Amino acid sequence: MLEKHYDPKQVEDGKYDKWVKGNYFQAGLDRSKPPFSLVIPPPNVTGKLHLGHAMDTTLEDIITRYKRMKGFDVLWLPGMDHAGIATQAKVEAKLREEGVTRYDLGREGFLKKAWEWKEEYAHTIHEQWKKMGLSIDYSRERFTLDEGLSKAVRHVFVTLYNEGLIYQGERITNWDPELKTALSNIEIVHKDDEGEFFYFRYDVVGTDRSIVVATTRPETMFGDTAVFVNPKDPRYQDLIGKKVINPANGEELPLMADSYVDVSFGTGAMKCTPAHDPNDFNLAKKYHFPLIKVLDETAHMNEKCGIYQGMDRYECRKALVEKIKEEGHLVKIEKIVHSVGHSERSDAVVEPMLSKQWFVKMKPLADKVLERQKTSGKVEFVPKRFEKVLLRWMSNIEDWCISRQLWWGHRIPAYYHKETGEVLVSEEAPDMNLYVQDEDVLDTWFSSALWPFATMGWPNTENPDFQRYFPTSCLVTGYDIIFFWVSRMIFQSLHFTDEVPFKQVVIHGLVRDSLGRKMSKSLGNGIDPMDVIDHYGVDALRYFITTNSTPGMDMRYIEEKVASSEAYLNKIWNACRYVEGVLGENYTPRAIEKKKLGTLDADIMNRLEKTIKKVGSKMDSYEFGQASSVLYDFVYDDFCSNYLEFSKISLSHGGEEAEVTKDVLYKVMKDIILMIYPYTPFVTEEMYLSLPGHRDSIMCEPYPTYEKQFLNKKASDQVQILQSMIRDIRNYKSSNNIAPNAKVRLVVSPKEPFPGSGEYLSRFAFANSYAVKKEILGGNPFIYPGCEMVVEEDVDPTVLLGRLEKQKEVLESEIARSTKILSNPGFVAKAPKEKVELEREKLKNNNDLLKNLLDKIEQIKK
RNA sequence: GGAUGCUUAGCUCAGCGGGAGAGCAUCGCCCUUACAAGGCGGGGGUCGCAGGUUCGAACCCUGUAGCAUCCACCA
Repeated sequence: MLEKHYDPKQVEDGKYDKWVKGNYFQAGLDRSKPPFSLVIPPPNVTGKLHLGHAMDTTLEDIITRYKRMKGFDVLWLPGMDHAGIATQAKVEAKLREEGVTRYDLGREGFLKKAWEWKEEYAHTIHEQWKKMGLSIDYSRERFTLDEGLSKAVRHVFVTLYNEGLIYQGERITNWDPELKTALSNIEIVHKDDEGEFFYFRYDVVGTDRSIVVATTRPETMFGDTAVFVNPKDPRYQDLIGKKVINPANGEELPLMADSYVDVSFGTGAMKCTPAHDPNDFNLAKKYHFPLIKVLDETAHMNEKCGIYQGMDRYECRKALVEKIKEEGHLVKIEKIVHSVGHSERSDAVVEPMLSKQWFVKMKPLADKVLERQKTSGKVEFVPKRFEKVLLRWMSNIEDWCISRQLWWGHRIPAYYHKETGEVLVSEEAPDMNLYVQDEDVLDTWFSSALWPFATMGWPNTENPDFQRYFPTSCLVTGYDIIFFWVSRMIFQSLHFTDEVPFKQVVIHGLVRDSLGRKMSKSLGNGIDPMDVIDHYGVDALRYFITTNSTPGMDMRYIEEKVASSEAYLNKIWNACRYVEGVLGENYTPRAIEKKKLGTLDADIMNRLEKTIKKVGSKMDSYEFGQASSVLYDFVYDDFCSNYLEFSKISLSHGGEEAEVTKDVLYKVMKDIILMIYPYTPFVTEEMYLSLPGHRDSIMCEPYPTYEKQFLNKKASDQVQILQSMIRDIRNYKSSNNIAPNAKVRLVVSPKEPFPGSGEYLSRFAFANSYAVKKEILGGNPFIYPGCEMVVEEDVDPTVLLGRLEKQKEVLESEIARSTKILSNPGFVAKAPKEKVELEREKLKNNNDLLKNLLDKIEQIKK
């Protein structure tokens, strides 16, 4: 027997272990079923899971559990990501607290620490997955650094290299001076920072003239190789070709002309620093300038900078500007707000800097994606609009810098001959007496990009999982990693398997705090899902987080809504408790027989079928908010507020009528539980097990099916009249200061909505006597389609007339509306027939109602 | 500079071509034997603004304002 109150803790206890032990999460046990597959977006082993993970994985779990019920053999493959930079930064930070650097430990020693870290956080993540109730297949769990994935990574690298799609080159890359590694373009976060725009006067050699050049990064002036103006700029025509003096170090620089320079920006004169600016780098290539690096890997000034050597870049900037000012070459300093690149991980200001890195040539790979998206074999985005995000990015893509100067990650399978320096790229290591391996590791996304197929045994295409479950059916992820992950999986998958990695990608938004701000450590506004679970239970959290937003839209974490989710579950819990009590221990479920149903039974069955159909279609299109809201209305209004209450009467009659009611209560209750189960597996399992005739687990049950035979509009129309009567009386009492449970006498004429409805009226409207008469006089009349009801209370005729007049006004305005629409020739001619018919019917009914009402008013006036 | 999204009840949000909805908050009445973490009944919105399409627009189109996010540029 269920407890009086739903207690999440008691309900959740032990269930997950039971499911795991029962192999309910394992794929491939019944291969006669059609396959359905998805992979988890592998969480980083950097820390605890947050609400975003909770939402993402719950959505996947809902899909997984739903598809299982629908008869699919579902594989939901779990795993974690080594998260190169992020994890290494965390491990280094921890070491720093212990007073150790990674260099103290050496590569081997450091990696040992990193693996220890990984084990610790993998354990935490496992605990959290368990708490969340994720129905993942543990027998297939993977890690991006495990042997299988590492092999796939090497294979991909070597293949792309041999195809000329991976190359090594000296380029300007984004350098994170804190983490001391190169970054890819999308790992840079641009922020509008306040900065200074320094205007310096450069003397022109051999003249008494000078030219003013503006810069935001004076410290890079030691690496300048020229000053450029636009060839059409009238201000500088006579100076082009002359030399100017670099005020930083007194060296002579050529003053040159190139159309790249924007005449209207700054002073129209620009310094060229090839080793520290991508545009200057391009200019330098054109004019064969030397590339002079002036910063080291920690953004300190190097030997090219004279007395400034060893200074931090900002220290140097300050000192240098001071010096130039003293020498009279500073014209002005302008405060500006400009966009500055920061490292996504360390937040350090990124230094564009020349370095030798490995790149993926993106154009050919991106083109394949663009081509595929024009065909029916494309990746379908849900919601559709996110496809544009991908396409635009793919159309303007730049080469991907994949090497990172880190230790934690897949080491690049490139080897250099110790003597000749010749490069060897190979999946297997060569004789290490002759070769040394490249020190760098790959961008963490390089391996994540292979996740959907490398986890299934690829490059061994004979692997049974790969054959059965790839391409995967869908992927669920946030819009914030479309570039990082989704796009890269697509192009790698297309290139290597000629298949899309997933047929559909379901994009969700971010979880924000209650004020709409992004949750972040610095704001301290993060919510730990585990705390929420402690307070409200995991089912309430899951329900809230997957039903309170629209696909692709951000949502706010509102604690009251979690509470109200729990209250809803408590509502269902208690309904189930009631049903359980009614059925008793000896009840044996029977199939519903249509011909045995009373009007109220037929009505709830009608509504149930409509609900099953609607909910199913919303589930299929991943509109979980809408699915849950359809179900909510059914549960609250149709079932709990009406049928469940009404059932008390038929049950009291006993006999076959009561037995049929039990059958219907059982059927509806069970279907409700099954429909909400994918959202809230724990509480529904508990309720399911409390019902008679249950199997070992709710996970053995198929999804409710829509049965047309139970559609019955007539029954629902009749019950609706009954509901109106009850509501009218309740409302009547409320507005006349009559206690809700005060008894009133009722007369219905000329016939009741359906046989036996009087008993319901008596009980739910608290009538102490009830009669059906051909004709009635006096009292408080209420008019319905096909019948009239009178509350036989003594009443002030003026008050009564007022009420009836009000009713009349409502009816008249309804009639006016219908008449207006129907007298519009366009409507009658062009609107769908059903609409027109419906409107005509309404008009007729309302006219009848009005006629009766007017008669009533006349009678009373007499 | 380009793109996308949002603007609906006091708050948070659904709905996205045929009569304005939910949760919370609010007001009134009820400890009625599933549920007081409840029940019943109510109040509250010219759906940002302006045009247009349509028989019909919160919903489609155009423009416009505000907010948010993403991309690009910034010597």
